[in-house]
Amino acid sequence: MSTAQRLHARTLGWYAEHRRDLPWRSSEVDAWGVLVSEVMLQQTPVARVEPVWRRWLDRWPTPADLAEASPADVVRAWDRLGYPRRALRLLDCARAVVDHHGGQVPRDAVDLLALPGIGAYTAAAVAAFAYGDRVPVLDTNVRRVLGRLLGAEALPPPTQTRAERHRAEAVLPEDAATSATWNVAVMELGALVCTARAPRCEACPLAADCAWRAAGFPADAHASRRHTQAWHGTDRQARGALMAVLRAHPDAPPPPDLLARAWPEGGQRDRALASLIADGLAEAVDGGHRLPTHRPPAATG
DNA sequence: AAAACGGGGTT
DNA sequence: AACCCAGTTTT
Repeated sequence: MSTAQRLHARTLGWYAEHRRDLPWRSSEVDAWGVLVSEVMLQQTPVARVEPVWRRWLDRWPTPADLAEASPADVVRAWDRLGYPRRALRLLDCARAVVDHHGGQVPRDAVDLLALPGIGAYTAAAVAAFAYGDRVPVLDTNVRRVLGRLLGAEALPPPTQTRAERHRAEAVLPEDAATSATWNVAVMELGALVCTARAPRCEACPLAADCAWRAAGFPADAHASRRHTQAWHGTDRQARGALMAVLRAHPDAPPPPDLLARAWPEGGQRDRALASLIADGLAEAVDGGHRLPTHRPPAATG
């Protein structure tokens, strides 16, 4: 048995025993359900996505259903998942699937990448998880696992490299069905065992093969180039505070003082509201601001 | 290549 | 108080 085959067997065996029963992994879930889950999971942890995903698909089971929704309803249903522009991109995505693909989520990589809010990761995830295609899926978990296992690195570099993509392709099982399970298994291993902070190597099926472990767990070589984003007092915090007020008043504008109470500094509040309007997340009306009741068609480019 | 973009649980 | 999370888009 080759090294690659041993890695595959051990990882798939571990996954069969330890995998979480996440709702979007059910065979009942179609490609649209998978796509919605992947967009929600962009930078948002599984635990917070799960209840929102269930409500979302219960309300809008198909792209055609979502395509008819108002942006105010969509942003409100997005709740506090964060990065609410994703909610509007998902609405645009539903419209594009209806308008350009007959209401069916496309399978081709070029078509998927052309959809709003779908980048390299999500396109690969939909192709692999929804359609069972043989494509490398390179999310933050997989990058970390492969970086440790094959590159002896504590953490992957800040931006994805060609070497990482080559490495992911090199270890991908030949068989399509096996490759699809491999992708989700490595991702799950990164989420549950090979974690960023405190990896549980004693529980890892690949510990004996791990280059990082063999090298004595060298420190993160890219630490100096990682900068933690400030949060308190930023425009992002201001936008979030204002959006929370707008979500609580989906139809009518909130009483004027509520926005001021949510973000007292007037200059920054005005700038934040202007940026929300520019993003299509808010609209100015007679009595102040509210969630947008209408969204213009996205530019198709 | 770097910055902008939320929010909350965990350490 | 940092760190981290199934990233994408814009500059």
